[in-house]
Parts: sequence; structure tokens; C-alpha cells
Amino acid sequence: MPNVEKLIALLKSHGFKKTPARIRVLEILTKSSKAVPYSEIEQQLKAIADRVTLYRLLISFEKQGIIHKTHDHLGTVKYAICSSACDAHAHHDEHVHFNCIKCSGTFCLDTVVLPNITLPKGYLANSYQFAITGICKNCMS
Amino acid sequence: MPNVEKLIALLKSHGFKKTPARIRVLEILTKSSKAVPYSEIEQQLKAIADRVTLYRLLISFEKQGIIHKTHDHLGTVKYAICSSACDAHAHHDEHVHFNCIKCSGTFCLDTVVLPNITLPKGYLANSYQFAITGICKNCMS
DNA sequence: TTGCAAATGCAACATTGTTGTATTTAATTA
DNA sequence: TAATTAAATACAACAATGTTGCATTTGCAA
Ligand SMILES: [Mn+2]
Ligand SMILES: [Mn+2]
Ligand SMILES: [Zn+2]
Ligand SMILES: [Zn+2]
Repeated sequence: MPNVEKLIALLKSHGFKKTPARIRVLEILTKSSKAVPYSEIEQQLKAIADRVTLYRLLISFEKQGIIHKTHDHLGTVKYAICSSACDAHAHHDEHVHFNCIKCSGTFCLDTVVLPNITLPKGYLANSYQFAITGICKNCMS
Repeated sequence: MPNVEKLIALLKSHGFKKTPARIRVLEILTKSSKAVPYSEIEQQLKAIADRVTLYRLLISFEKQGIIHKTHDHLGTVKYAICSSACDAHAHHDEHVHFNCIKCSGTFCLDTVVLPNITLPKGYLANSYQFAITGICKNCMS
């Protein structure tokens, strides 16, 4: 199955209509090895869609478990594609994020084992957001 | 030593001049058991200082290790007072943050042991940002 | 008291995010 | 294929958040 066809199938499987803006966003996110800053997505979308459309599109993708949002160490909003395990009910791709202070890249570290944290009595954990800031693989060499 | 005197001493020890806006911000943060949203600080400061002054003040406090900034699970910027261990060179009060989905409160969990995370080869860790989302102690009862 | 660096105020601007509503379009169905 | 319609988009208007430059004021030390 060609690449774009896969994206269209992804849209349909989540009850979305196939539109140029949506396909373009999915292309951008699937092709990137890093989480993509909102500003960069907007930049690449501005020829084919309004900014408000992009905001609403990202919100609905996130609700459906197609993409996830993260804030890097500087507060920049970034989006990344979800693993196939996610759906509208819940995201199941919790993983550590790595933020590089040199290239500003944010990487989803799916292979890193999530640590276990013991909370004080009375607190109930629901989801975890772990981020590490430092120097990434690319920037080390 | 009375409370306000302590805050003034804190300012002086970091080379800051004593001004109404700065004392007020430190009062707000030291009196709160939660990290305080930026919007709330602005609200309480608007009678005595300009918004730009507040932004610059917060930035300089953060640089000097008097306060630290965090984004909660919704991206809201919040500030909290630092433990005394912090200075301009580096923050030394890394701790887990707990974000409550009921009261929207963000708590600095100083007593929770920081987990150890093994990164993939090639990544160099510098600092850690761990957050847990769920229901806080107060909201459980 | 005076001098000056530090801090503030103000204007102007940029970015980011939200809401309401009219219009268009993708996909279903007749 | 054409009509139907719910979903998606465009546009305007606005709110919130954050930044920069510069003139003015103020805390503090000499
Ligand atoms: Mn991720
Ligand atoms: Mn904290
Ligand atoms: Zn890097
Ligand atoms: Zn709570």
C-alpha cells in the first residue's frame, strides 16, 4: 500500500473525511523523526489551509489518538504521530521525550523503559509525562 | 526575622534591589502550597506593576534560581519558589510535579525519589522534567 | 545628597490560541 | 450521476501571552 493510501486509511479508520490539509499534516508528522513544532506545521500548511482549521484539525487528531502533543523544555508546542496502539478512549504510547539543547529537537524515545514512581499517600496517578533535556545522538558527534 | 524581612534578605542575597513588585511576587509564591499560574500572579500584580515588568522580573528570578517555571499538563505556565539549594549557576531542586485534573493544581513533590532512567546510547542527559497527572490529595477526599 | 546602574512604564508589535458563523466540500444515498 | 447533508473549512473578530526598544524613575551606594 502506497504511503498516502496508508494515511487516508488512517483517517477513515478514525472516522475522518479525507481532506488536503489533513493528509498534509499526517505526511509532515510521519516523515519526521522528531516531534514537529506547531509553527513549522503552520508554515507548511499556510498555502492550503487557514490557521484556525489547523488548530481544530490538530485538536481532533489528538482526541482521536492519531497524534500527541508535547511541550519541550522551552514551552514550545510540538506534535508527533502516535503509535498504532492509541485510540479515542486513551493514548497508550506513553514514552520519555528527549529535548536537545543544541538542535532544539524533541525525540520520542519509545524504547526507554518507563520508570516507576511512588507517590505520597493520597495521590492517584493517571498518566505520566517524563522529559529529559540534554544533548541528542546527532549533536554528540 | 519577620516574613517580609526574609524576602528582602532573599532579594539582597541574589543581588536584587528591593522593590514593591518583587516583594509582592515572592510573597505570593512563598504563601502558596501550589505552583501559581502566571495569570494569577499578573492579576495580583496589576495594581502595582506593569505586565512587562512582571515578565522581566520572573525571568530574572528564574535565572538567579529564586523561582522555577513549569508547564502543567494543559500547557499553563506556573511558577513556584525554589528550595534554598538553587543559585544562578544551576537549579538543584529537581523534583516531580503533580498536576491535578480536578482542581488544576500543580504540586512540587520534593519528597518523591527521582527515578533513574537509562537513555539509548549517544544521548547525554542534563536535566529532568518529570510530571504526573492525576487526582491530588485534597481532591481525593 | 548626589550619581548611576538597575528597575520600571509605556508603546508598539509578534505569536499563539479561541469563538461564532457563513460557506464549501467529502462522502453517502437515491 | 445527481441530490443530500453532516463535516470541514474560511474569514472575521477577539483574547491571551510574550517580546523589544527606549524614555523615565528609583533604590542604593559612595
Ligand atoms: Mn512523543
Ligand atoms: Mn516545582
Ligand atoms: Zn540535538
Ligand atoms: Zn486537586
